Amino acid sequence: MLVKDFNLKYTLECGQFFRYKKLDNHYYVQTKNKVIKIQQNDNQLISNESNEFLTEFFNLNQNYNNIIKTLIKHKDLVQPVNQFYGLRIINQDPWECMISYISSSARSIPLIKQSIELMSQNFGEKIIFDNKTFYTFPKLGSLNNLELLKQCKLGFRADYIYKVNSLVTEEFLNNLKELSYKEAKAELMKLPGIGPKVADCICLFSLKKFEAFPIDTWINKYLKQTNLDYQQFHPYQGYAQEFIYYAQISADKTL
DNA sequence: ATCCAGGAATTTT
DNA sequence: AAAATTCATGGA
Repeated sequence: MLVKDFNLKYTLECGQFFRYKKLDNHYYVQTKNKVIKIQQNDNQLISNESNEFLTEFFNLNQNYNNIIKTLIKHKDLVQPVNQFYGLRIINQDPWECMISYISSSARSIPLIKQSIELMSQNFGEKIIFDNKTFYTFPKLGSLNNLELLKQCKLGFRADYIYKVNSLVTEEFLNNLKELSYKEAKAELMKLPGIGPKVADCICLFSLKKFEAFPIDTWINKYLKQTNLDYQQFHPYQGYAQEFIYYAQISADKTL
């Protein structure tokens, strides 16, 4: 399908999403029971998935120009936006997003990916796609074995996940989408292992609450240095965060 | 060996 | 209300 204002690499690799692998010249992206094989050549998106699904998953129906216009009103955002133009926020499954970000606390991205992969192997279903083996993300309610969770190298986060798995229902997750950003965040923070930062990630990456602005150690450092008032990017604070965050970790890697 | 990593919960000032 | 401590584990 033809796309504009979209960059697959930036979107997948900016740190918002964990379930993808790059093999040969394309990405294998996993969500729910799907394996999506996908690559981008200029404005062409080539994939085994339907256009409808990709449009929803990558939020391609969002007016990108409006977002960018809002961000570059502040000069600090001009460079990051130019560097990573085409980055979109992925519309993740709320359950997968929740468990992923509970397991993310105080850890680096490779370790987060490893734990998610181990949980999928231990609690998910095996599927063969393209002659390769994949495991689906554990379904809501299935993460009910604490001993097995502890084997997923989650550390103290295993207890949080075990509890959240028994507390959360489909109705709870569906209801979050109906709530305002503030209400949804407050509901999420009632759950063990979910504080302000993780709640914001779930709001932004799976509930389309684009006002959410997750503040981790990187962003916190940046805010202190620049005195940036991120509320000026309303209602796209979340996009501002992603551009700043990606620019920060990229700059760090090149040092 | 020592420290800390995209935090949160608990305890202590 | 803010600041320090603890929580497992892997990696630098």
